[in-house]
Amino acid sequence: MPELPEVEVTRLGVVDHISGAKVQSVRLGKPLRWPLGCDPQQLAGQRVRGVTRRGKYLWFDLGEAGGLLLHLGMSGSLAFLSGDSVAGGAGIPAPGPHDHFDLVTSRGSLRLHDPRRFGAVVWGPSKEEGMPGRLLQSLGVEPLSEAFTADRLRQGLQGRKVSIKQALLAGDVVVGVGNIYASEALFRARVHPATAAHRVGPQRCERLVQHIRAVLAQAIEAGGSSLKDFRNAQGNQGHFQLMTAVYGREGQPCMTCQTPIKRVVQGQRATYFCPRCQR
DNA sequence: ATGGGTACCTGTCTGC
DNA sequence: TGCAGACAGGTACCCA
Repeated sequence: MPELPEVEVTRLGVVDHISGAKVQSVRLGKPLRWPLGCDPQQLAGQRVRGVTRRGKYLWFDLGEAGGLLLHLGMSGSLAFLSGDSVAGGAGIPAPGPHDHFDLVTSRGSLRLHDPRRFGAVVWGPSKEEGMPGRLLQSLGVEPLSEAFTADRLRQGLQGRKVSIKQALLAGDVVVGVGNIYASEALFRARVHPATAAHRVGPQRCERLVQHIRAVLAQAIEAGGSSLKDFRNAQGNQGHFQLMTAVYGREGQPCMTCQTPIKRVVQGQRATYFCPRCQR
């Protein structure tokens, strides 16, 4: 489900609620992608210091007690449930069949809902060590940071024979660009998705940087987007649905030139593009 | 090092 | 209506 914008919207939705809250207990549902990696008891009594994002991961800082690295996978969403967020102040609702993790705190419960269970919550002594360290170490540059430049992108694409679409998705050059925004950014930058990554030159790198930034920032500003059922941390649907130019629009006329949008499969993932605008 | 394929799991939609 | 099959926003890992 979530690409960088949805993860950032999720972070923004929970950070003020959870920061400073004291952990009371941890509830685990069905197994997620990896085990928690610590005794849940050891987290009790710790205070959440803050929540930061790296790519599509969220790091919940527990100070001396390390922290929790969370990934939403394909179908995950987070909610912060306080007693009075429920009608009548009746308390926190019982977890449903797809609620697989609760961080119960003094202020309410941080709950992960994840039907497909590709998501994960893993503990580490810091985000540089243990399992979190392993997961974060090979990530590429943050697309919304100053460090994401055309030169940097070009350098990352050097020697890569895979398609530019697959290289963007791989996450070791630039993070956070998922299947939808990859198609959208390539369309906006007028780059054909099957172009070999190493053949994308300086000008197209420049346009890609600009449009990857723009499409991600726009989606965050809009409160996240979703094609299906993305919920932010308040349980609201993103008030804005991303108006995709190409994603999911096979056969529909390109908004620029009216040519029918094509769908192809690259690395087992669907890619949508305009065969005329993107070369 | 790179790249291709597989695996994880469940819900929803499509076509017969 | 029922059912099989395809497909879905992600990414680690195995093997060539």
